[in-house]
Amino acid sequence: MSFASKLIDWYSEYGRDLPWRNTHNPYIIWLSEIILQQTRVEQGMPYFYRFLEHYPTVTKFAEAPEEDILRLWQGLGYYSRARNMHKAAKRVQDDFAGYFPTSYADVITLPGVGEYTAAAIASFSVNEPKAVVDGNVYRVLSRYFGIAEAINSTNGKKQFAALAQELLDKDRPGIYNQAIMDFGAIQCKPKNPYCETCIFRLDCVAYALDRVAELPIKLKGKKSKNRYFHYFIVREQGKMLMAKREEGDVWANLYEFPSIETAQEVAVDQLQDQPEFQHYFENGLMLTPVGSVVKHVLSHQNIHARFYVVESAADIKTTKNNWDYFLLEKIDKLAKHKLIFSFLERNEYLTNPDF
DNA sequence: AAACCGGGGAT
DNA sequence: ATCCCAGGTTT
Repeated sequence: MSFASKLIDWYSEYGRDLPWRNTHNPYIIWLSEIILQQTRVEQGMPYFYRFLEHYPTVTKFAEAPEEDILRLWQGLGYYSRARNMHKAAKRVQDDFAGYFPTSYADVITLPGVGEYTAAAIASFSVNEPKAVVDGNVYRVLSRYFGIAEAINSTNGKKQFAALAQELLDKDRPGIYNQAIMDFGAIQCKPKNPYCETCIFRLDCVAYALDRVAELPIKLKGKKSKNRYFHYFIVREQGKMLMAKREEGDVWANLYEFPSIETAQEVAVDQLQDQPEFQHYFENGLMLTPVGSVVKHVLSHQNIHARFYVVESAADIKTTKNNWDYFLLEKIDKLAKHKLIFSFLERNEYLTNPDF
């Protein structure tokens, strides 16, 4: 029996019953695939239901304000996915008359859709024979064939893509693609895979050579950098000062408290000596630290955040910045990043008008 | 080719 | 502390 047939048989017995698998609707499949990029199924699941409920069609998605979409996305990370989804939905509305495309060639032209997602949508919706190559596929193939080529090198990616396409079951591409990903997620896991009960136990090169734990091989990336953020909580007449982040850095377009960044850790009593601080604030503000340093770890940077309550709001140069006062109820509606809304959740008194 | 872009869970 | 998750875009 072929590699593909064994995999599909395994899938029919052990595969997961996931909500986006009970449809051929390319819009619903697209929704699930974008959400699941670099995201665990369990983490993405509630967001999938949330988006489908708010936007049952791509037309509804296209008509929504970006603010609403970002707010629904709040906490999921990689926020460019949400911004790209909105652009993609508008393109479907304009260039495809509101009918979500299903061909690989059409779908890959949409922002936020790369080779993996285009193959997933085309194969799941209309069985176009395009092999998906995601983290699961790299792992299964590198182990089964004993391929030591790095999965994040240009050469390695090309090799694995060609091999995946060759192995694809051309008569059942949709089910095959789901099968190999589920197999990687459930059986051929990154750590402690279930080799003893594996259907490929006798064929797997890595298992025969006792090299399962070493594969796949991945080149190490750059180390994370440390950044030091100082957030200022400014309340004035039932409103709070908020700032929208610019593009070109983390958390683009998301709201947070006004802040400055310093190159190093700075003591509270020296903060007002920083040039950045003096650029935005008058000297002599009364700063009351709230809590201690919050470490927020991202994939490529460690953020050390401090929060200060500013007692006298009058002297702040808000007109020179993109800072605005928002009613406390309105702040709840703003799309914020995790560091900010988890702070607000921990300090509900800050948003309580009765405070 | 390498850097950038989040947040969370498993080990 | 490290890895990795149904990756994609920009430089």
